[in-house]
Amino acid sequence: MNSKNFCPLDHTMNLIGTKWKPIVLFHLLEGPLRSGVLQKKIPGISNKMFTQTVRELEKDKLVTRVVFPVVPPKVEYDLSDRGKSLKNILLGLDSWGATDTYNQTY
Amino acid sequence: MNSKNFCPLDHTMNLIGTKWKPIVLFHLLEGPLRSGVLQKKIPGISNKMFTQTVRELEKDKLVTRVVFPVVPPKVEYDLSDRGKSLKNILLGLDSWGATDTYNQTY
DNA sequence: CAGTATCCACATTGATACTG
DNA sequence: CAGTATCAATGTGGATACTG
Repeated sequence: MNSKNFCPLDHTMNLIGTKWKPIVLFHLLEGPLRSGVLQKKIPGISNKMFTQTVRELEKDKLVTRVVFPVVPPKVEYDLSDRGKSLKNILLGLDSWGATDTYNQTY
Repeated sequence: MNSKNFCPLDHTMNLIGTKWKPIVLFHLLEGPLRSGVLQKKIPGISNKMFTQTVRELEKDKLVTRVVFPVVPPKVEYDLSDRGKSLKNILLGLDSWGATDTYNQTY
């Protein structure tokens, strides 16, 4: 939609600045997860949004998607090197949220 | 809209996870700015979105808003202590965007 | 199991015009 | 200068049903 990147921070936010992307990435920090397992770790996300989110992360080369040719289908998602380079940022966002004194469910 | 904070990271994103908020906060890292000056630092933002964004940041106690009783009107925005505590995160987002090898205007 | 396809309600945003 | 009001266009997201 918007294509003007007038500062580096904006570039970062265009990649991970949505409701679900950081959460998906965060859950992959520990290692690869099977599709259904990853989705179950994220309460509240709809099937549609989950697929859409991982698809965009894949397109942006932040996660990898591996399809195993078995029955029933098995798909694993993992962080790419580029995705792994976001680790400190994701941990920072998480720890800030954890220690923020105003933390409360609005 | 969504009120489920099932992880700290989500709490953080609910506060700054929009297109304009991080950019506004970032430009205030150097110190307080007059409304018009701040807005001019952000190409592409509409008048409406600017006002809406700073209003929400103010409501969430991330920025302060000071109205000077002069003519013509003068308003200054500044980071609150809570907002300042986001400094490392904002700098992290910015430097990641600056060094990301895939950095390119899509 | 993993994912796609629709439909549709609702939220977001930009443009324009206007106020104190 | 700083901000509000309004309208219309677009985007986003959820529910449901379906496929390989």
